[in-house]
Amino acid sequence: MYLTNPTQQTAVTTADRVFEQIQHAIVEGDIPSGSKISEPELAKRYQISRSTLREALNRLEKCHLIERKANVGSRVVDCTIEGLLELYITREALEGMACRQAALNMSDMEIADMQAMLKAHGQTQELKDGVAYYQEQGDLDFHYKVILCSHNKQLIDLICGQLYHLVRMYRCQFGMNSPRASRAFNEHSQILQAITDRDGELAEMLMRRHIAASRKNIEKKIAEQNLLD
Amino acid sequence: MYLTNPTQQTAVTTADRVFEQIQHAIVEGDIPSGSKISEPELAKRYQISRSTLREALNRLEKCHLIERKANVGSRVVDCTIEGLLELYITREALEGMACRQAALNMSDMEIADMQAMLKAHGQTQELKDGVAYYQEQGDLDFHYKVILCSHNKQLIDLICGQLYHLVRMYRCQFGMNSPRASRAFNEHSQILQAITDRDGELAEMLMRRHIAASRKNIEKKIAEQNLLD
DNA sequence: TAAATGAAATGTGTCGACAATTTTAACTTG
DNA sequence: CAAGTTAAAATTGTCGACACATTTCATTTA
Repeated sequence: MYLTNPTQQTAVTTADRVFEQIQHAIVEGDIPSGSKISEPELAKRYQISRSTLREALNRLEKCHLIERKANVGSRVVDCTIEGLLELYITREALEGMACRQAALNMSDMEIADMQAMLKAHGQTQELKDGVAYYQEQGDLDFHYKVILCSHNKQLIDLICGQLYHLVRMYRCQFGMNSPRASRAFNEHSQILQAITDRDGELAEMLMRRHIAASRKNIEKKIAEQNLLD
Repeated sequence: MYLTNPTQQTAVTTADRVFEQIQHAIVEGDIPSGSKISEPELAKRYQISRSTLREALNRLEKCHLIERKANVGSRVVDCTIEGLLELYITREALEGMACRQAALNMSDMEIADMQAMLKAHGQTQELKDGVAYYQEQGDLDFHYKVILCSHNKQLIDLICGQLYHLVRMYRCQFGMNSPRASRAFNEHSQILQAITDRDGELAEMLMRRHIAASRKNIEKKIAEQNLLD
């Protein structure tokens, strides 16, 4: 599988296709963070005209993967510590609210689906001690589902359509394999319980804590690493 | 003055200029909400080529003023009640967090500036009973300033660069002239006090209440209007 | 040698034309 | 007359070329 974002619609035009390819290359770091983008070069590499490439670049800019300056050109965004922390702050606000809305708006069937998913994740974790799996795909699956279940188009677009591209980029480039997997699973369970109880306030609070915990974990690692320098 | 968004950078290219013109036309309703956009027609009206127009359309899509479907075309976004409420929910989350960050990150000078601005607003209000002014420009000024003072690029871009175009559009098209002006001023004062005290938690809570109050005010009006039908 | 100037080279912005798709309209058929 | 089919018109997507701005680099000058 190539894409994990559930809001990503299937590519119909060539600009769509190239957008996905470049997006993947940026997220994975094949096109390095902070590097300048040469339109003629990329157009040649992907065998398309510059117009089509520029269409793709516009979409990359929309999900904050590149930045453009008039008459100067495009750069892949820098992956900085500050940027990462700002991203987590923003996620805390948006996903917290999405979680509250999910608690208020989810259908009973959607809740049942989610419980099933979490149960499956739990078994996977027990059986294979699937730490690596859970923190990658499982965590994303859970968060995506909560956001979609907020049934708020504005929130869904902002988070899934924009923020999460950056989230995945940072995960790849900073190689985040923290040992928070089992704790994250427990936190997910708590959140789902609050949603099941239709307790929007608690659901938001738990989701915010969940994300804040990740952020603090990162901050701690940074601090430790700074001691070694 | 034409533009109020402080993050909007001066137009250097023709696409920039046309973007601003169309943006203005959409926000003001000169190009009606929900209407289809004809590329050839608009290109002719603004005396530019379709490529340049499409560049402008891409930016309009970035701030959620139009929606595009592949091989079909662009439409101006619909102004619906649901959309408006979703927008306020999102604002509550984002601006609440921005306000918390502002309380934590603002410099003392920025706080002094803000106090001066609010004091000026208060006098204007007293002197001219400037209800109309305050709810339009003054309210926007205050919110913009808080957001910018969060010093969080992610938040600033999401709110000022995207959400607030929609906010202004809804304000224009739904003709929001609610009698919340003096209450809003008081709420702003409370928020600034919390910021001055560096109380991030309270600042966020007050900002969320402030925005939620606007939302509930709208919901009430809708309900009243529905009784007349 | 370092700073300033100017020209060449590279890169971005804009244009008009063609290709591919969708929409419209006319026409056939039941 | 309604529904389905087909052809024409209109619209969007893509392309290559040119105009303009920026960057690079060689040359001049203090």
